[in-house]
Amino acid sequence: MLSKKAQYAFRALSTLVRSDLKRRNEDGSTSSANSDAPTSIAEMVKIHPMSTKFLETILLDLKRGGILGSKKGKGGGYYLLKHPKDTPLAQVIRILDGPIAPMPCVSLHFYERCHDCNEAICGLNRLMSEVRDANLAVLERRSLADLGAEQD
Amino acid sequence: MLSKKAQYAFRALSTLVRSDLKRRNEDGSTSSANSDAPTSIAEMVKIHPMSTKFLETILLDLKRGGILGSKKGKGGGYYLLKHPKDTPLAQVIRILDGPIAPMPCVSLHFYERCHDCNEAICGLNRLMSEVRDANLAVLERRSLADLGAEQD
DNA sequence: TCTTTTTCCTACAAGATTGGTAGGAATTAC
DNA sequence: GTAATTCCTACCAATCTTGTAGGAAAAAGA
Repeated sequence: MLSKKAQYAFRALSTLVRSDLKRRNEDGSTSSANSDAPTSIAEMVKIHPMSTKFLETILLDLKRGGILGSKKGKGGGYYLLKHPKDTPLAQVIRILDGPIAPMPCVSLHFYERCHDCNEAICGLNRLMSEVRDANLAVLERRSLADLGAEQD
Repeated sequence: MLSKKAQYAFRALSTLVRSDLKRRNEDGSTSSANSDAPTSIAEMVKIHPMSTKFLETILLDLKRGGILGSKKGKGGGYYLLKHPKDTPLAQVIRILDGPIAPMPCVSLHFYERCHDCNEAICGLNRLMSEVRDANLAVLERRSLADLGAEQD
């Protein structure tokens, strides 16, 4: 299961995506980031109610993770660094929850050897690799753009 | 990620599967359970080293979950209640770890409404349903039989 | 320059979960 | 009766989760 952190992150990101797409429509600009009209935490919380302070730490994580940019001070806030379609859901989950794979020994980004098992012939390893691939087929293909369309 | 419980469960189950398939080969019987030759916890731990007491609680869970039968006393142990191919991996995971779905609001067996979201139009709900389905496509199709073939 | 509004940073903390351990009761085979 | 097994409940330490607290730093505008 996704942590609350990841779930809140997606809600907040959906707000940023809508803001981003709206601006792109108005500007006709296709690639630059939305740094001129950042969205503040307060605005995000107004749309998707949650703890302001908790969201703050989540957005910091997303910033350190390379998904968001920010602008300090009055009129400041957060904005997407890339076009929504260029940030896969997998990236968000890895930043906030870590591995997507069901076991460390089949993880691409957080690999750890499992100590008493020969991976080459381990049935579990092979099966869990299948699960991982099935997950990634969705999570790497789907992006923030798929989040933004219609929602509460 | 799968819990240690689920990982240990799969290891122990792989031992039971091999024992089960071996007996079926010898007997030629195709459906009845392996209740005449149960495998003890001690034997399982000998093959896949782990805490005996911890495995005990895991096997109890699997028994309560309807996957295993047991026989008490000297010569006792555990055995599969059904043919390995008739126990999907999903069932094991649900017993030990709970929901397979990434969010409660898209879970088939552990559904919980998410309170401030209209599921019909929620983008996250739709995406996470896709993830769930991708997972289940593997975990409901793959069974204990796929675990037994070759392994350490 | 002062005030307000924002992000940024670190530390803390209560509660839940995880990964076990302890100790014995019940049952069965011999 | 004895040894070997499952069954049951309670407990426990460590970690993770889900936040909260309190301010520092930066930027905008008057």
